[in-house]
Amino acid sequence: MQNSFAEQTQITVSDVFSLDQTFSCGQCFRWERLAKECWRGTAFGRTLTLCLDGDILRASCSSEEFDALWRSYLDLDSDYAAMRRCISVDSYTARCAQYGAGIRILRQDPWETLVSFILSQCSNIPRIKQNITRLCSAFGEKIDENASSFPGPEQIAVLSEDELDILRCGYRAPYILAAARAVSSGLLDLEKLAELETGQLREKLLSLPGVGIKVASCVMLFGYHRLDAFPVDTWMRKALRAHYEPDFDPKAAFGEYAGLAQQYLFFSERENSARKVV
DNA sequence: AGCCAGGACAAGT
DNA sequence: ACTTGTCATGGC
Repeated sequence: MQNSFAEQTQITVSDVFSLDQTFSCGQCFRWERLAKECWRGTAFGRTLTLCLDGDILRASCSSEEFDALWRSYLDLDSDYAAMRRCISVDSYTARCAQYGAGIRILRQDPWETLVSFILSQCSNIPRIKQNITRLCSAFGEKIDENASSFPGPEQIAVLSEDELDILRCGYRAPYILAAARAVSSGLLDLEKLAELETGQLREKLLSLPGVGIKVASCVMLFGYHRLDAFPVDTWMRKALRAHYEPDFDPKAAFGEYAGLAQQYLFFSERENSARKVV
């Protein structure tokens, strides 16, 4: 399969790394599993195939593109072993961190992250993926046979609510439109938000209709790489209820990498609800 | 078949 | 400050 790549780059990764864990831990919606540790996905208007064999990562792109785009996207240069030590403040978190040690917090595009998690509210991952696939194929730019780019705010801002009916995203459609119009009009500059301190960033995101504390936290964590953001959803409530005292304050306990702890707990909770492992 | 989902929001206590 | 009903759709 590797030989069919027009271009290919090979990287040796340090520390534990897993494409399966990274792409199936609920942070992203546009990657599909081709085989064990082999995934194809779309981001930044480009498609990429990644295969991991031991500590050798093969990517279907030039080394220039990999260094310019994907190395950062995959967050390959952060010291996750050190971060895991910081958040392993109790035996349960330590176990989850070890179990999900191959997870990386992707550095995703803020706009795509914002729209994706607006769509995520009161939904489930298969349907979120379906909504996003429809959004991209209807309004994005065609990249190849079976992939389209994620449509930018200006491409969505000109649409009517009726035109978004094909997404089948229900009451979330006006939220998507409002976000697109806020960004494309310049009212909200997503690039500038990256410079804001966490509290101000949160306020800006919360100012959008359809964005509450949970969605804002996901956008901060996955779109702005604010590793202290700690999204609490139904899965997290369940995990916290099962393993911690009612007054447990995760942000205080886990500190600056609370969001990473959240991903480990979320991943374990979801994996184990399907199949008892930890 | 029916419950509820990686919620948000307004309206009611 | 908490609780509740509602929103549109579909996965399981």
